[in-house]
Amino acid sequence: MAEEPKTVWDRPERGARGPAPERSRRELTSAAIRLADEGGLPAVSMRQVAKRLGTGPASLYRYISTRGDLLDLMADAVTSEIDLDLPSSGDPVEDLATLAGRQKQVYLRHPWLLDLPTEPTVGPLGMDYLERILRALEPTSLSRSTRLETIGLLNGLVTLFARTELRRRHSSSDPAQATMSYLVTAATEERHPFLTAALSDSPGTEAAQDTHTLFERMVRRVLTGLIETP
Amino acid sequence: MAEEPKTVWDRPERGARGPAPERSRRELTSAAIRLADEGGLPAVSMRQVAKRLGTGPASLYRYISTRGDLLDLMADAVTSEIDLDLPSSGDPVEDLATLAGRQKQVYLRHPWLLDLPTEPTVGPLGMDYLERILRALEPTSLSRSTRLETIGLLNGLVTLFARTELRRRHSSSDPAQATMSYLVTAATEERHPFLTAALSDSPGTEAAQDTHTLFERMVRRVLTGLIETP
DNA sequence: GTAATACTGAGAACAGCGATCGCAGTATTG
DNA sequence: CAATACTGCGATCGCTGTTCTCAGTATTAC
Repeated sequence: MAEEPKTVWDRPERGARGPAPERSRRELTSAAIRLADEGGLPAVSMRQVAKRLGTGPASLYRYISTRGDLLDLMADAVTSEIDLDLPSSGDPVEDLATLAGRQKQVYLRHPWLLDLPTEPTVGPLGMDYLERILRALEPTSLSRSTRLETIGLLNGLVTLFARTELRRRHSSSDPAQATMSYLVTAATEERHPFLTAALSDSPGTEAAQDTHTLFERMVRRVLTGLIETP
Repeated sequence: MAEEPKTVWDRPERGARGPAPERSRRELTSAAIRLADEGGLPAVSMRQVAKRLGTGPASLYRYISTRGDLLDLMADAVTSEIDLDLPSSGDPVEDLATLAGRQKQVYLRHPWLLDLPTEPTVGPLGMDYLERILRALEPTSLSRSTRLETIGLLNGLVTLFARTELRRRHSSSDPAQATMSYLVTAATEERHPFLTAALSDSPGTEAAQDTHTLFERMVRRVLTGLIETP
């Protein structure tokens, strides 16, 4: 009943018999990441990656068995950018908030992470990150399963705030801007009084809450809520 | 400097001159939704939709100008499934929690909503939903811009929990299952002690927190946190 | 030392995708 | 009744991920 391996990391990078491969998963991955940083996820096509490496699309399938594999590799690779060292404060909330903040920075640096089809498969480096978070959660009295769910929630908050932060960053070329202009014209005074009121304020005039501050506040609040109440 | 309209709803459904269209945006939309409910977002291709309607792919472009338009229409259409009537409790937190819960149900009924490329453009029905939430937020002292951000946060929480709820629902055919089995084999005792410990518990054995309860708790906590502190 | 084996690289090709063009047909306008 | 502005849609373009196939090469076994 042994099934074939499902993740990239279950499959060996290369066999032992034939000629040495001219490239490596690492090279594919970094080329793909560079492409994604420049042109977003759509730029990461087999042909584009192959061109970057000076080879043909078919050759890539010697290293990975599907495009999804490549995306998994990319997601795991950038996880290494998260610095896992932190002063052992002993306060889980503080530690987790710090780690989450660093993770958010990675998302800001690689916005395509937000466009990944599904939550990416956890790879070796993601495992180290997971491990670090679980260590930070150790002083708590949370059940093991709840800890995993807490991590999921934390992750979700990170992506959530990363998304709004990115949206605000270049709100000029934002596709949401189209929605906004549509809303302004389509919201009728009598049918949508509150909406028209909310839209009437020129955005940014009113001191908009600093997103990162809000993020830290939210993370701490959620975490303390989760940790202190059983 | 007037630019051409950006959203579907800015474009007229049909002109006044020629023969009456044999189909309507409504028909396209419901056909697409049915396809998505059955086979997920990938099943919603121009060709498939066209086949459903007994026509050719090219014909669809008489009603919409891009596939994205269709997705926008779909997202807006299912918004109508959210019941906006609720006993005017006057308590913003309670009202919002109820509305968010109903929105989550819609996500559970149409899982493809979670796979939509970007946050969908708000359409007419989405506007009604927005309006309703803003009305619920009226008693608060939040600034107008903060209200919009609160809605974004609330939306994010909904998608977050909908995602985990769906994941748990059919955890058998879950792609994350592959990750799990990989994690179990790859987590080494000395390098990932906490991870191996967390994974050693058979999932579900320990009374897993009811997700919906956790959702309601989280929503209330976040909302009170946002509303009570300026 | 040679034959068998197991691998690598890559050109060609396939099915499916979103989208466009151009043309025949039709209802409305002036 | 002609001019106009629309609709339906077959053909087609360029793109995508992926597979087939086969020549070439390094390793292993005898």
